[in-house]
Amino acid sequence: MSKNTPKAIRGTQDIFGSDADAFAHVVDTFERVRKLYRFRRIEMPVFEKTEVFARSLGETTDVVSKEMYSFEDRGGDSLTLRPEFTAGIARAYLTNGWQQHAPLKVGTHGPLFRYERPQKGRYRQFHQIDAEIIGAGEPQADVELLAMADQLLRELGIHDVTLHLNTLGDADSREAWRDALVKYFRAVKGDLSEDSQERLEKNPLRILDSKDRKDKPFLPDAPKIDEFLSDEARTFFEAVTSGLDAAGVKWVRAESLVRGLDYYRHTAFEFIPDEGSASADKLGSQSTVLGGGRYDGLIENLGGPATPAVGWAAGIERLAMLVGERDADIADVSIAVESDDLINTGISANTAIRAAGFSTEIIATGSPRKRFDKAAKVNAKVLLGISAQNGETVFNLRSAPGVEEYERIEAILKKLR
RNA sequence: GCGACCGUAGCUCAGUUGGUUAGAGCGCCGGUUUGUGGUACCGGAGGUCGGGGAUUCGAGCUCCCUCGGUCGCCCCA
Repeated sequence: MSKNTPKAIRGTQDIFGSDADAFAHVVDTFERVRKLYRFRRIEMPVFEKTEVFARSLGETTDVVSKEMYSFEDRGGDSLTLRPEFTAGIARAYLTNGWQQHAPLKVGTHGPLFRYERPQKGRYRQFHQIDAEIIGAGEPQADVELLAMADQLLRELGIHDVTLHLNTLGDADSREAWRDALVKYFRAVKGDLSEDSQERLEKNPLRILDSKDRKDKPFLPDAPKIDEFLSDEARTFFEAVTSGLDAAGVKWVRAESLVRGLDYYRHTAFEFIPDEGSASADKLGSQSTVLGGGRYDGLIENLGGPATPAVGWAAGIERLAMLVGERDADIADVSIAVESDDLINTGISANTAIRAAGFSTEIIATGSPRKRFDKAAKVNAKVLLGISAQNGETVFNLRSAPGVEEYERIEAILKKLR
């Protein structure tokens, strides 16, 4: 490789082979399950006006303040490559009058962009699948959404991942809890880790899931959200949990699970690999495989009417790491043209076999004597050698015993003559 | 943004305390053999050792800078 050759941008990936197959498998499975739950497919632009994200995620969040790919276009507008799906979907809901379809269940997938330090399961261009229910304020919507996520994971063959569930309460409950946490931690501020001292100002809820040894002694006695829940919020959460039980979705209560983005209310959740499981191993420190919650405040932030909504997103790369090796694509037929005179015969055979719906690979380059060996290395059900013997064209057809494609290919070749 | 480790052929990796022309396996291309569910042998192409600078008679190896990769922190899917 010349040193002039441009390199890929940091944190982007070129996905090939079995990785690409695993990626496609995740997307295909999502699409299938999506239809099972009657979520409608939507396609969204990859960029939006910067304010769409700034207003909905909150100016002070890390995502907005230091991770967005923002730029000015030629008309002078500030645009941003989407760092997440929800804000754009909320914007589309308002600008397209999708209120008329409420409650609206939608799903999409595609690339997202965040300027972060790449590491395992984390990229600057990454991909998510996403599901949202907009305009539904009842806990059944949360249950529906979580049941879908749970089934998706099971259909992907991922069984060592568990739903961690929490409630952040309504806006008032959340504020009261937050104030109590700040008060509690401020009293011991000097003993907290540096990170947590900073979090105390910016994002006190985050202290609860700090990994720092210095913080741990203070966590068990920290105020619990349950003490601040309004009756309404409590009833809501109970309806979610009992609904999950009825749907057969396993869950555990995670009192310290919070969401980083400001717009979340009530239900918050993450699917996390069980400790010591194979999935936990494969993901390293990027443990959350699917996460989301209720964001009743977001659409108002964008200037719309008060509109309740719930949603989740899952990293396709992370899921792909968990689904393991996919079976490689097997060709139906591998064709070796063992003489240059017969290349057109090979092309005709190739066309006829493909027209009948069989996948083929044709080997007609390089040393004629080695073409059969090359064709044999293609993972194919049927192997076809085309060679000349005593001036006659010979089709040498081979397969393992009982391969049903064999006879149909043989019939196609007979018609060819 | 912070920290640790790592960059040698297309891939996986050797390369001694700094010392001739940097190697192997696989893959690729070709020849011969075999004459068919993946043969064997022989040969060939392919490297400014990530890039730049410094030290030295001499650097793949030491030092500095830089770019990239991997993993962790932060944050998050």
